[in-house]
Amino acid sequence: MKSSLDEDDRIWRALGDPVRRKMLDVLADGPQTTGAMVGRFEPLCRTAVMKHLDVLVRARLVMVKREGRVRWNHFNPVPIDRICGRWLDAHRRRRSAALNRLKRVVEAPVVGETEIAKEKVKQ
Amino acid sequence: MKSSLDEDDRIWRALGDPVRRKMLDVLADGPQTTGAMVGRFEPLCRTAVMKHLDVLVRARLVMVKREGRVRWNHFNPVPIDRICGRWLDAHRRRRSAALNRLKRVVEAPVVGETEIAKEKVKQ
DNA sequence: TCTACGTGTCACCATATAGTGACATGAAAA
DNA sequence: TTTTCATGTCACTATATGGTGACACGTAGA
Repeated sequence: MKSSLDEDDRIWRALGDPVRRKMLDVLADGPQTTGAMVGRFEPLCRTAVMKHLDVLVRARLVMVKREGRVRWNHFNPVPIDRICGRWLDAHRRRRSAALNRLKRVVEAPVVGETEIAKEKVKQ
Repeated sequence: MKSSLDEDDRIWRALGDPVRRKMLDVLADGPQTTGAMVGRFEPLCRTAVMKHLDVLVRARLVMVKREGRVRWNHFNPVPIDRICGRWLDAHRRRRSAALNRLKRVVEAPVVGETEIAKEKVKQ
């Protein structure tokens, strides 16, 4: 089912940005109006905050309820649970084998990351 | 500790790309040489595959072991477990409250996503 | 030795994304 | 009604990212 994969993709990509993860942390403590979110995420401008919220809405990580001219943003924990659960389940069986292989490898010095990788890790 | 946050950030961002998630799936079944990975991810060019691998190495999701002129890429499941576990733990307490609030909201029609969101969800 | 091959790196392009200011809309309050 | 305010949308810029081809390097094998 392609739409489901796209849905997962939207969720992962939404979680890829630290600002959006912080937004979910805030919303997890309780729903917030868009204006309140703007206030919490200075110095970002309102449009930037709304774009991030839109990405979260597209991923169904945030549900919107309008009340007059105010918009309430609600955190929806279901997609995260699904994603994390699916990933952990998928790797649970392979995890021990992978760890054993890794242990054997790590005993020998693990080097050979590309220069790009070394450099960026330093920063 | 800032470095830890940066580390988490690298992990989330690495997982944000579907190609890289697929790569982890492949590597979870067993280590692969870079060349073998290139073969598995056609029609991507070698450089693209190596860039993705570099991102995964930076996030410590892939460990590298060199053997002569061959490079073996090993999947490291630890960071994913840590990340997913932390999120699930952090949200576990708030989850039930958030779900209850959501249920109340969802009873009323949930509308009001921006046009951008509606449009992109359609696609 | 010389050759072939796997890998590392560089320069470059196209697109996606984060961010901003300005303007439009619609509901609440004066 | 008029004004105010929260929100929605648009046009635009700058940077990050994914992707490619070409070249360099070092090791294994002929």
